[in-house]
Amino acid sequence: MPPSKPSSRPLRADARRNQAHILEAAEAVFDTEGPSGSTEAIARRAGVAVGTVFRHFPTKADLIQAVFTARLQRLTDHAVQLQGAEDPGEAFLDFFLGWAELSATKLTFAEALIGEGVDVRALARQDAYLRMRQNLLQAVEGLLQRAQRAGRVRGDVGITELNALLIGTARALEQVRDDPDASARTLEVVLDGLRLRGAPPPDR
Amino acid sequence: MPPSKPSSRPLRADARRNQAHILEAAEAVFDTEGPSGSTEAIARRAGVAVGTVFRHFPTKADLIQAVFTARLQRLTDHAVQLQGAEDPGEAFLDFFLGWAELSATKLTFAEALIGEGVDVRALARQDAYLRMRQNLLQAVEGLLQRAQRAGRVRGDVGITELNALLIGTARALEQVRDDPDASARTLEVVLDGLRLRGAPPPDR
Amino acid sequence: MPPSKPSSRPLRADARRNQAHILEAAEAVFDTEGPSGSTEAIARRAGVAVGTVFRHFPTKADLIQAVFTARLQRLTDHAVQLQGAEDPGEAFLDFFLGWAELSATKLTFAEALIGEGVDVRALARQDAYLRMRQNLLQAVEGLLQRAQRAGRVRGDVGITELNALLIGTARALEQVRDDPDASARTLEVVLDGLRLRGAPPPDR
Amino acid sequence: MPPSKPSSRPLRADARRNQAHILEAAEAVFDTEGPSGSTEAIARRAGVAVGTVFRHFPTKADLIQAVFTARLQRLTDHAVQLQGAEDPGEAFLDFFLGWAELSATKLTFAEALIGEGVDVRALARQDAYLRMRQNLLQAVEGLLQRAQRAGRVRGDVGITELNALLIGTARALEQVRDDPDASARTLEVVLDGLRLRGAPPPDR
DNA sequence: CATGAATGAGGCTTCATTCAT
DNA sequence: CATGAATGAAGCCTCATTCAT
Repeated sequence: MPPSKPSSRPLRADARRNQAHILEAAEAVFDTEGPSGSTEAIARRAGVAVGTVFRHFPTKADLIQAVFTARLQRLTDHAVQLQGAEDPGEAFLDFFLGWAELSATKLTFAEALIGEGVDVRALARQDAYLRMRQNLLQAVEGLLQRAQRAGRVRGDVGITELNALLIGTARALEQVRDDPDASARTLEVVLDGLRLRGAPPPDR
Repeated sequence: MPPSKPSSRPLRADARRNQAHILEAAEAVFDTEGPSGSTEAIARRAGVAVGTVFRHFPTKADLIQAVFTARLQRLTDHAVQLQGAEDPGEAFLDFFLGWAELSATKLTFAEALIGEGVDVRALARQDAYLRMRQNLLQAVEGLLQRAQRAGRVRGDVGITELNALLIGTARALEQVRDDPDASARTLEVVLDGLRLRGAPPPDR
Repeated sequence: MPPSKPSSRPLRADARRNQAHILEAAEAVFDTEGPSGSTEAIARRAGVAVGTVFRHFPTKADLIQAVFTARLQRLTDHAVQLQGAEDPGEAFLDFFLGWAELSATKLTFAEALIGEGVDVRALARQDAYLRMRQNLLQAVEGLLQRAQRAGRVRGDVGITELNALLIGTARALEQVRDDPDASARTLEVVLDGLRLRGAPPPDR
Repeated sequence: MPPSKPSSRPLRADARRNQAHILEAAEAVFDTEGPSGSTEAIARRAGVAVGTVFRHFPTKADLIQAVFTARLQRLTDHAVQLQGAEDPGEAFLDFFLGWAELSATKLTFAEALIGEGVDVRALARQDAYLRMRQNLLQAVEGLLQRAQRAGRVRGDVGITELNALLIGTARALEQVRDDPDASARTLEVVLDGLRLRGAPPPDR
């Protein structure tokens, strides 16, 4: 996901490999230390020099954005893939759990950027992010509406509320990370509020 | 709340005033800029010199802790004061909303510390925090159990789950901060899951 | 010459001493290595830590500006002090030589800033510089006009041309720095062009 | 003009073309941004990759040197071509103006090197430059002596002083770049000092 | 030969913390 | 006790130079 020059020739094999390593390293470091994790640490973890990190992501904000964009992409893929599932309620539940699982321990894009003192440059580059977010929301909305039509989810929640609830639930589950029973009960409350009773405890 | 010298002589009047100013300033700055707000900024806002900040809070972690301890204290006070309310369901709801309101936009203790790279020293000093947290949990548990006995809250959630839900809800409400309707609907889902139906939208 | 807070309380004794050291060190380093001389080198030479340099001059551009402002101040002082001299021609010559001597090897303000990639902030702070420059020009104009009225300097050069000539001469003398005779002859040409014959060779 | 491999096989056509492009690009970039203009920028402007720049000029200092050598060569050519002019005074004046014009806005070799932190290696490689400089000086000396014999230039300036004056004049004219009248008057003073009265203002 | 990715030293700047005044 | 100057590690970023492709 190189931020600039969107349509230059494809990266050399090694460059692509490095880019992936950097992204993984950044994800790991940001998850551990928050967005204040240092570029140096990321480079070290990715097995490259700092300069390489900056060649791929000219700014720390770019790197943060890339990490979150990648995460959004994964969620979008999941949503799309569940699009054709048989049981709409099951599909919706599945996605809800997946998001909660994924987001646990992780930070939100906005939060990360706030922590970085976003500047104009960063904002200018964000339409990639906005588009991605749009994609995700559309895919999720599909799942939501099918589940609502099937009577499995209450009708008065829209994509906005769902989004908020997903993020909040992820945060709630963080708090009980090492108590699977509490985790299940906590999740149960939310699902119940959505009329999605009988959720199985997340298996981990 | 300087962690060292647990029972030194009481502070001089001006010193006590300074300490209060610093705490307020720190709360304001951390809320605005996150835990990476600079000590200098806090000192400036408190109308003192950096040295003074460090005399009262030997470490930035100490200051962060003090801010959160103060916040916990306020919550505890609220819980205790609701202890004797007539309607247990109402009391519980009241507290729930108060917490959500308070936490919105604010950062969690853990989060703040993570952002600061907590070290062992910091952890060792946290028993003041742990004690306070204990107090809060007890007070809240009181509210919860009364509400449960009154049949207003489902019986399978304990203080652990409640804590998680409160934090998560605060985070969820952050996401819809400027849409009062969505905010109400989001809150409704959670309260509904807790069997606390019919909550009025938070008035702001 | 602290750039910000123009009228705060006077600096502590040690701070003032350090500021002077830093300024001297900066002057020396910039003279040797041009404006790309590193802050670290300046700090080392001044016997302080980098942080101290930045406390006094928040930006490298500020430091460069301070160095040049100090230089302009010295020139202005010289011009003012020659204001009351008996022989206007002698006074003018004296000043001319002083400037040439001083400027030799040195860089111009503009040049230095160009080399630094001046930004808006820097420009905003430059009125101090502009005022100083104005002072200098006025003082020099006084010297020039007296010398012209005394018939010692040709009438068709104004302050603008003089300024250009002074800077150019300084640069010319740089080229023959280690050949006093050539230096004298070079200077002679310019003075002669100004009708200021018979200049003694600069004594160094 | 790569300093190493003095007599290697002649360059391939494309290589020679690249070399020329790089040289032009370097000249343009250095003129715009000073010697701190980046190699990358030069490569971009030349339409090649950085690697190519370094193949032709193993060091940035080499590139700077090449740029200035090229400039000297042009001056030398000019001097040689004026060698046979009818009016020695006119020829000399012509050359003087040409140099001043050329040098205006541009940086001197020494200056550029200073800005780069020249090291011993660089100095060791400079004989190409020294030879060229020698050529130029000889050509100019020819012009000078003819003009002196024709009584158009004072006899006590030699090539050394002339060199200094030329550089200084270029610098002086820079200061009045956008005021043609002041420019003419400034130049007049110098030419007058050389006994080269009545010079026409440079036509630009 | 050209390309452009990788390297890593070095530059500027911030900021928690210490300590002389 | 308060002040605010000094310290210096650490962060982000640039760029000359090297080297695999």
